[in-house]
Amino acid sequence: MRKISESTVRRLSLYLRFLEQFDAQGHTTVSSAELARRGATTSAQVRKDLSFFGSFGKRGLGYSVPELTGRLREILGLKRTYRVVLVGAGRIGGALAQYPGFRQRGFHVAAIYDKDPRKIGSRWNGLVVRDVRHIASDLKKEPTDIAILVTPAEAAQEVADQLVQSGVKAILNFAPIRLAVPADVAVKSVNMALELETLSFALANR
Amino acid sequence: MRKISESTVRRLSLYLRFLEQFDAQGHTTVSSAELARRGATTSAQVRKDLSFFGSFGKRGLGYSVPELTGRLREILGLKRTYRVVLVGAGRIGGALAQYPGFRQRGFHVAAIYDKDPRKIGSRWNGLVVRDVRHIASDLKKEPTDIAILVTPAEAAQEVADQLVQSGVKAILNFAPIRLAVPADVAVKSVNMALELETLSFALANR
DNA sequence: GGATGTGAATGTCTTCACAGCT
DNA sequence: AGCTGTGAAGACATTCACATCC
Repeated sequence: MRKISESTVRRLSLYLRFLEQFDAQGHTTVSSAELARRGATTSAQVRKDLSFFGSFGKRGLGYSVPELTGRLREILGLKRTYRVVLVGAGRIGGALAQYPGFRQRGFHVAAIYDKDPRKIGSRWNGLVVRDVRHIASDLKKEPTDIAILVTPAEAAQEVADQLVQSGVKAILNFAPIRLAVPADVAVKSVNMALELETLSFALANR
Repeated sequence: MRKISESTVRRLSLYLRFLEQFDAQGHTTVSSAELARRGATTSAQVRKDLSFFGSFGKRGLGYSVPELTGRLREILGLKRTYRVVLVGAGRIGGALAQYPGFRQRGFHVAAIYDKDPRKIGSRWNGLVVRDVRHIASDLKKEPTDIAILVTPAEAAQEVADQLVQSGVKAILNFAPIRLAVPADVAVKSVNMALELETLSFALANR
């Protein structure tokens, strides 16, 4: 498949959300212009984004809401659910473990791990925090594609190595460090402080 | 000033982190190639990013670590501290309020607000959650540039309007909705579920 | 000699504009 | 007539490559 840009993928996710909203409002059909308005982009951008994957619309009419919804879920790999493990039972980790937005979209946080004996055994929303040493053996029994990494920077690479070793193919990384992983493992890093810095840049440069 | 791209700003933030690490290791000078290696980019990219703001290096030598650190902090608007208010005392809001990474970089979460009477009055790390109705009068007394918005989608726009009304010039938005704000207000949206979807896309398209 | 700073070249993404289908 | 799908054009970002200076 042609290389699809990160920005296109992000927009596709947005379109999917908008389609669900249009569906809830009873629309059965939607035009690229309507999706564009909703997503602060242009109708040409919407059509181009979709065109990488096929032609899903009808000229003169627009797109069928249910059909395009299905296509996008397929493209984005959302026709299945994902077992997700989370490593790092700190405040952010705990909050993410219970974040309803994940489950709604088919991402099931099935286990939480930590290294700290004081946290091991505690409960987060029904999930017992397990010792990080059990990751490898647990994942052998329960293969898992996605991990969320919320450890301190120092521990992150070591944990990532174990996850990769255990067959994890995608990591959402909140540790402020660039992870080294094999080419077939997808990593997406999120850094909250950095997001705030883009704002302070905007404030300082006006 | 020339228009600076989002990606350039993000890389500048990264360079600043790397510089702090180089400094901690006792390096007094650093080359674009070293910064590039650390940030998985190219030396030309580093030089280009910096060149938008001036020439800070010495040919044949590289950049002075303390000088470039200072310049970047200036460019990114980090020579001052920021008073930050947070709206939404849920699990994510509470975790963010205590996130040490913010304060380390000069972002002081000075107040938390919520609408829910059960949360108002509770404490998060020493901060008492206040009624969201007090935002306008509080911010009149204590002008604040940055807000972090962690409310449900339904409440986000209304709160954003109040924040803007009260003089807030930058919003870090975790609500899954596109905020409408005046052109002089900077908004940066973070959507965790969307980040996971870029990973499921990667898994599905291999 | 060694590394910066920067025009020029290349590559990527977005927008235009219109032929073609419903 | 209306809206899609898509080559072509344009805008933007990255990389190259080299003159310039320490």
